Amino acid sequence: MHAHTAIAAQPTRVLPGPQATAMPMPRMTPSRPFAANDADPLAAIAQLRVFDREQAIFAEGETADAVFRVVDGMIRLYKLLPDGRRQIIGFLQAGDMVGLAFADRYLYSAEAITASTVQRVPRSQLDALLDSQPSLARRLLSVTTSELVAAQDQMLLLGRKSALEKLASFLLALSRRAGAGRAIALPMSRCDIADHLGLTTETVSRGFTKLKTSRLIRILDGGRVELLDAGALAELADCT
Amino acid sequence: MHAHTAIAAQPTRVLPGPQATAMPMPRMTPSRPFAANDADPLAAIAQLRVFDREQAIFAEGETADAVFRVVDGMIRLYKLLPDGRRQIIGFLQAGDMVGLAFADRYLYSAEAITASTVQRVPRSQLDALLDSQPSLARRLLSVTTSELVAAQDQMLLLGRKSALEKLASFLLALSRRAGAGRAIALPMSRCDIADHLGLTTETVSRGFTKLKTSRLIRILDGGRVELLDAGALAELADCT
DNA sequence: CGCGTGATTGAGGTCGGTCAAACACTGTGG
DNA sequence: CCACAGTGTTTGACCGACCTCAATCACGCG
Repeated sequence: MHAHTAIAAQPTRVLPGPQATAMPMPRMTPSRPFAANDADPLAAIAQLRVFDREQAIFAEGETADAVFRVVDGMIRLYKLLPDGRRQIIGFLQAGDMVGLAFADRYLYSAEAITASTVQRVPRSQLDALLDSQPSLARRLLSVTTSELVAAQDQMLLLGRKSALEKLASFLLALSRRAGAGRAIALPMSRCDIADHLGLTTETVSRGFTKLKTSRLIRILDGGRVELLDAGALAELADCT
Repeated sequence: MHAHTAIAAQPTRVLPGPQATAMPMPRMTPSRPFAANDADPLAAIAQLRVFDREQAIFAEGETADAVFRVVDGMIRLYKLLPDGRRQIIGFLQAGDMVGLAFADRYLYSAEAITASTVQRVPRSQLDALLDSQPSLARRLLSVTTSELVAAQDQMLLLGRKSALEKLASFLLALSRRAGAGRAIALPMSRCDIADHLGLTTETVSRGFTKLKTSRLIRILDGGRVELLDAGALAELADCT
């Protein structure tokens, strides 16, 4: 079935932090509330780390000694059942945070899909920062809350949508995150998409060809997809 | 298919708040961090409201002008697709919070399953409280984070588990919340359970009879269920 | 008692999974 | 430049878990 193998957990190289001015700021959306002209206390204490394609960042069950924020690239978060079935909890892009579960162990695994740069903030330093800067907690609350909203949408998708509806919803969600432009990057494999939508690789592939022959999407080079009729896709996705 | 009808949105009666000493305190778990001997700033400004069985508390799309905390009873949160398909996001019990999505509109509906008592905290007052009492944000962050953890478990369930595995996981999760004692209350209907697990009423019913004939559970009076072999259920649930 | 609602059971259909083969792409070595 | 292997995607044929439709059952209530 799935292999789900990833290479060693050590980052390719660790850049010395802090380097507050060098790193790109997350976009200004409700879910990523650190605006460019806003002080970013996390950046000051974060280490920058670079991970290769398919490299593990942390694994479910490991001691959760740090939180991460994605600067560049794409990360998958997933949970496994003992027999190997995998559910991808989410795909993270620039600005997203990982590991904000205040448990002593990570409750899911994280792997880089593309070569990725992340900020790493040790848990102890985050706690200290939360003490010295109370407004940070409200920001993190806001971030976590919008993650929760996304999770609830995903529950509706997983529990109640058909294969084609799931695929349309997925493409639209990616498109909304990417912002303007009808072409979106799909660096993840069909298997990743399947494990995110509760389907199989084959069903995802059939869905893509159906959307292609219906002239709703077009496959571009480099694994990019152009949404030819976002309205029809939204109709298919049954709103959301 | 489903009816999903609920009666008027007005609470049966509104009790004058605050009445800090009269209301039961949530239990001491990581997800409900307001311990009994701990100051509870929310209780001080909350209005107590009582809702009848099957009564709506708020609906998806309404202006989100308040957050709620359940004092007693059971609440269902759900999202609907335009054609009426329903996904129950969660069942809330004493101590759980609702409406903590910092959007201007509720993103799901809430209805009382049993007669329920909830604390109602207007959004504006909550904001003020967050300003005057920064530690509250960290508590809410902790609450929201554990809701997110539960949501991720539910994604794994919805995306990757079989009908029987879903049912076993559901019963175990309820049992863990209820704490000691192998009997758990199931005030919600088979249809509610189905809409929570991404199944149909019939499949849930068949699952219950299969668990009964396998001597893993026993149905007691009053819609209560006794877990006869939690170990075997956990095995079935494929961990989690 | 008769009715209404929800739960259970049964029979049959279907969407998506499983298994398998063909295809496409990429890099590697001759 | 091609041959080839290796990996991931697509397509096909078949199957089964779950859904659909429908009848029966159980329980509470006027």
